[in-house]
This record gives sequence, structure tokens and C-alpha cells, in this order.
Amino acid sequence: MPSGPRAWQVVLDAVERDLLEGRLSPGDHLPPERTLAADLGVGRSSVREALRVLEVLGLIRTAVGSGPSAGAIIVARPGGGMSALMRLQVAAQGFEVADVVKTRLVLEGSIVTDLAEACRTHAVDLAESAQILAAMESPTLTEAEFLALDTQFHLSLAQASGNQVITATMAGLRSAIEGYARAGLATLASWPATSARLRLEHRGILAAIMAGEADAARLAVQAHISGYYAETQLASSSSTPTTR
Amino acid sequence: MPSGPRAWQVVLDAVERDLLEGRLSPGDHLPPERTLAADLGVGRSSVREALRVLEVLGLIRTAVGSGPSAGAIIVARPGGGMSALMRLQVAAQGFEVADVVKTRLVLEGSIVTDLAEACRTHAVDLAESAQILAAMESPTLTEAEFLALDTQFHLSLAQASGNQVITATMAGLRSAIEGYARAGLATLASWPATSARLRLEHRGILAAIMAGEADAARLAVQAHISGYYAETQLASSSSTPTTR
DNA sequence: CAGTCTTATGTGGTCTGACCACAGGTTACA
DNA sequence: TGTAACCTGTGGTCAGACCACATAAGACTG
Repeated sequence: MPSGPRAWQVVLDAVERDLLEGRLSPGDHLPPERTLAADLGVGRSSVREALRVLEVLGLIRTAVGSGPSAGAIIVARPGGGMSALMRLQVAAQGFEVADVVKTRLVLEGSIVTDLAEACRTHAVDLAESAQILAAMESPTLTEAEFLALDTQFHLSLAQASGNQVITATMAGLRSAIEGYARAGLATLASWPATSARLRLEHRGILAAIMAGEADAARLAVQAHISGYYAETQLASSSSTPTTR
Repeated sequence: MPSGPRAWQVVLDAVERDLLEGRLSPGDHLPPERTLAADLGVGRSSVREALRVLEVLGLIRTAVGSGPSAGAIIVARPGGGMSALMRLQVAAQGFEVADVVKTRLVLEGSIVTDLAEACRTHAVDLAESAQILAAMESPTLTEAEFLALDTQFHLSLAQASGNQVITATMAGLRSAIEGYARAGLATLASWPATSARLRLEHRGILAAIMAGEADAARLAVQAHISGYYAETQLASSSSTPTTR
């Protein structure tokens, strides 16, 4: 009965099982596609469909050729797949920008709160964030470069929090927003003036974190995010709890 | 120069563009694979690799046969892809359970806070949540059935909040946790006693929401989640902000 | 004529075989 | 000994074939 699990699903399950049961770990090579196909009793095309999924999900990296560098390698790269997923969900109108922003508010508020509280008890490595902030002071930045650094700053905070899940989700949210931007649905109103304010707010956020002022940091970052989106022309079709 | 974008990426980009520019909307049919291949100048196998990605990401649904019901259909089903993604990230050890739980705490805390505040101003449809709670009172439930209802309850709250992004993320987090469970990494310590407490806490959470007591609801749900995971034997390799 | 049965058509699902380009190792030659 | 040519294994891609399935169109039967 061929109506069972589809062939590519068999491959995906096999890889997942190998991962869970320790036969595969980050850094390991998957067998060659042809070997995988023979071992699992499926065609090479089915194997390739499964590998493509794993690749988009950010679990493997592939390289052609021969030797140690070639083949599919397990890479646990949180965030890779999340970005593609959220961007496409936005494109398919499954996600609304207001929901994305709200999620960002919640997660980033948690991040800076945790970071600030951690700062009260021990040193926290915020060098990367500070470095990005310094780079943002350059007067020769284009709007696109500035926004890229802005993204990096916020992601560096997530990274510093050490929570891979939140970091990956944040990366996905940024990617979703950039999807809107690419579609021309989001543009900043008055750029030069805004950039100065954003810089100021960034410094304030980082200062509050390092001072261990958790509430101040949270409020600052949430105001920062809200303010940013308020200035963009994102259609704010906010979703609210369903009423009856 | 054949080292350009890979063929399947071309297909993925084309679909994403069609989505963004309104040529494709939820409910629409994609052209048949063979047509898509001919139109984009790639082989059918490449088209299939792209479609497989879209399917796993939850953007399309496919059906064999002919007629109106067959073919690939755009479906904006938030949550579908997130589940696969997070489950696999867990398998590949990119995500740690402590991070998953932390994210759940943050997001679910936000959900119930919003719901409670919404209840203060207008009626909110929490019928589904209440219904699930009622079903959980059945004395004939197995542990697996109970846990499935538990998942449904928490997801129904997310749904009621109306935020698709958070709902999808929550679904992914549950899926990740279930991945741990399948791997035998998480088992409840003392089942029968726990179930009674969980039921009680569920009722408390819903009551707090409906009473509009935002803080109480938030604290209750966070205690509920923390308590649950404290009783499981999940290896709690908590991640903390990086120190230097 | 109405209803059912058979057949045709279109679709996804899968496999096989064939190339190509590329990276690395191996061998032959200067 | 050092370099160049070749060989091998790998992913990337395509074309073609076949199957199973769902629907639609036509043929048959009462």
C-alpha cells in the first residue's frame, strides 16, 4: 500500500530519529544522497526533497565536490529556518504586521529585563551590542545600512540573553518585517530626524541594562519599538481578542 | 554562470513574489507542477523541492487527482511550519528545553494579561477554552489524552488573543516539548496527583482572565507552566546571559 | 430518458538514468 | 621533487517513465 507516509517524509523522520538518538550530531556528515536513498529504500529525488526541507529549516548545509568538506553537514543554526518561515507566512497573509510587532514587544521586553537583572549580579558580555552602537554613529551610513545595524543591535541583545529560542524567533520577526519593507508596505516617514532619535534611544536602552535598571530598560525598549513602528506607514490592522 | 541561484530557489522566490504582489492569495491554486516547471524554465524535480519546502512550512496543501480539489493550494495556516521547525531544532540540539520553557512563560504571560484586560472592557469569546476544561474533567482520560487537551487549552487561549504570530509560535513550542517527550527526555513524575493540580490551576487561570485580573492571571499561568516543568525530568540545562 | 458503468484525462508521487560542475585525491610525467 | 593531467565521488539538474488517484466525459443499460 503506497498510500502510507510519503517517501520524503520517511527520510525526514529517519534523520530526525538519528538526531534524537544521538547517531547524528551537529558537525556530522549525512551519508551521500545516493547511499541514503539505497539505505532507506527510496529514490534519490525523495531524499533530495527531504534534504531541501532540512536545508531551508537551517538544519543542514550542503556543498558539492568530494572530500571532507563536501556533502550535507548537520548544523544547528537557530534562526535560519525561522526567518524563511516567518517571511513566507507574512507573504501568505497568515501573519499581520501588528501581531509581529506585538510579539517583538513581548519578547524583547523580556530580553532586556533579564539582561538588566543579570547585570545586577555579574558582568554580562554586551561588547558586541556596544560595538554596533558605535558603528551606528558613523555619519556616512545610508538608511539601509543604518537599519541593518539596528537589526544587528537588537539581535545582539537577544544573543546576549543566551536564549536560543528567543533569539531565533526574534530573527524571524525581523525577517518578517523586512518582508513587509521589501513589499513596499513599510517606509519610514522622515528619515534623518528619526535616525538621531533611534540612536539616542539605543544608548538609553543599553545604559539602563548595564545599570541593572530592569523596568527602565523594558519600558525604554518597548517605547523604542512602538515609536519606530508608529512612524512607519505599516498598515496597522491590529488584531484584538475575539469578541462575541 | 550556473552557480547562480539554485533552481528550487528560483521557484520559491517566484511563489513568494506572487504572494507578495497579490497574484496568489490563500485559497488559490498553484499551477500544476509541470506547468510551473515549464514557465520557470526548470525541471519538475526542482519545482517539487520548492513545493516540499512550502508544504513543510505550512504554506501549501497538496492533493492528488484532478478537478478543483487537486493540486497545490495556498493555505495561510500559521503554526504548521513552526511546529516542524522547532521540533527539528530541538532534535538537532539547537534549542534547549529551558529556553523553550522560558519563551513559553513570556509569551503565555503576555497572552493571559491581554485577555484579562480585554475582559475588563468587552466580552471575550473563551467558550472553546472553557469547553476544553470541561472535557479535562472526564475521569476516563489517559495521560496522553489529558496532555493533548492541556495543549489544546493553552493554544485556545493564544487563539483567543487573536495574535496569529504568538499562536503559531506557541504551537511550535508545544511541538518542541513534545519532541523531547517522544525522545524520552521528559516524563511526569507522579501522574494522578499532578493531573488534579493541573485541572485546578487551569480553572484558576480561566477565572482570573474572565474576572479581568490581569496580574493574577499572569502569575497563575506562569506558576502553572513552571510547576509543570519542574515536575518533569527534563534536563534543565538553563542558559543564562553570557558572562565574561 | 435517467441512472449507472466505463473510459479518458489530468494531477501528484515516485523512481531511474543520465548529464554536468565541482572539489579532492591520485597518478604520470618533466 | 614538483607540477600537471586524470580519476573519482559528490551534489545539482533534467527528462522520461510509470503508478495511484480523483474527476469528468462518454457509453451503456434499464
